[in-house]
Amino acid sequence: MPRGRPRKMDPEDALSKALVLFWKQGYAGTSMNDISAATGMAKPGLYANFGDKDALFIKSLERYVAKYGEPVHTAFQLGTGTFEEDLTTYLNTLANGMTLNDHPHGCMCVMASFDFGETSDPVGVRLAELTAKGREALADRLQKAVADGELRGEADLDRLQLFLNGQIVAIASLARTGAERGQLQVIIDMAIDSLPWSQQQH
Amino acid sequence: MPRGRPRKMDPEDALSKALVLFWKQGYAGTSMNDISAATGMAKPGLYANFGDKDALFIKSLERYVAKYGEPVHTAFQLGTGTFEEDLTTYLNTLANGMTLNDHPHGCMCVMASFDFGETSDPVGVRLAELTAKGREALADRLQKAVADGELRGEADLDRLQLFLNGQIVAIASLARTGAERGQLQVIIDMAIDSLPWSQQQH
DNA sequence: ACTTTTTTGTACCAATTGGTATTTAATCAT
DNA sequence: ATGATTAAATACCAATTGGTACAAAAAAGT
Repeated sequence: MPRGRPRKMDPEDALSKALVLFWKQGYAGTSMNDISAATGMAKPGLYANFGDKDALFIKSLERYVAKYGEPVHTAFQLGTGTFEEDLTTYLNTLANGMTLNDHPHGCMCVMASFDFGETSDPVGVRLAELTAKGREALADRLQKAVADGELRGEADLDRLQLFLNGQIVAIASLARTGAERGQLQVIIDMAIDSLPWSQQQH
Repeated sequence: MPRGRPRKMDPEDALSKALVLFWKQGYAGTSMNDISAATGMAKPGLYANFGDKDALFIKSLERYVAKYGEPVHTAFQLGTGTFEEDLTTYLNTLANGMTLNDHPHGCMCVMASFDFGETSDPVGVRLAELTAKGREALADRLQKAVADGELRGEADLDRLQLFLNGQIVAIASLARTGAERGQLQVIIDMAIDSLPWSQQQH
């Protein structure tokens, strides 16, 4: 249908492959030549479709979040069962995704935050926006749990959010460095056990 | 005393500065030119004193562990007080060191494990050796705590070790990405609270 | 058949990468 | 003073970095 020479490489497919490379090797460890070789798209094509390396990295992050983060976060945020069920599903789903063998282990956002966490350049800013949504989902679901009487009334939600966010970061980091799925399960189980459940619930 | 031209730059000082650069920017993000500029030691001097980039990175890791890790780990491993006291001191000392403002935040080993965790090249091998000691210290102190009756007898030490190691990784990762000291304290307090203390101890 | 339009592919750019050969400078021993 | 010895400094190397100009190719419209 379009007018000119047909594209042999779907930019969406190329972005998926670029994403995986960045995920595996990090920003500094991945060159545009690497990406060109992995995607089969020559460098001028990469720059025409995605912009410079920073823009491509940001697009990769956005795609990563949309594909691997957003669905899990929003499912948890909405909440279909008890808080204990939802949280268990949430953490297990995250841990599963981070140890799957058909893509790199760990979380690309956690990795990227190591490189761009405290910087104020466009990548760091966008990354902060993208990761904020996950914490919002956690905060919302926690609030609902207290409203539903599943957590003890005196529970400090800010503290619980920080703690659980820490567990997720731990899971991501350990998965990245080769931890077995079973080791992540220990953290999940102990973290859930340690929450201030109301008496009748747990 | 030595025979030839006096060195203007103490290699130990240069290594300290290289360490900080690697700590701040990571392996791939730090060039030998960066290090040369930061240390004031020209590149031939760096290569003569430390070998190639990998060797310099390994020496930086070793120095990092010797300076910031080993003392804290062994103090904890030996244990001077109750397990709760020692663990509290241990985690607080780690969190303090990782949020100090006179050097980069977070743990250089955790960062390096992101880059070399699953690789089998010399850097990855050495890193695995260096980080193993910290886990050993934790395992030893946990074992002593059970022997002393401070943790409930049915406690699964392997699980506790994995969990606490996860908390340390979380603290390191969050510190790296700019978390405040107080946010780390929440994780420390909740983690300690969640341990299976024997009744009379806690 | 011949433009137009769009995308490819090759070749290239200046700058930087990890790493080194070589010269020069500064000390000690004689 | 003169070598010997050690380190510093400059300059350089091939390879790779992020990024681009430009020509060839492949389709649609006329």
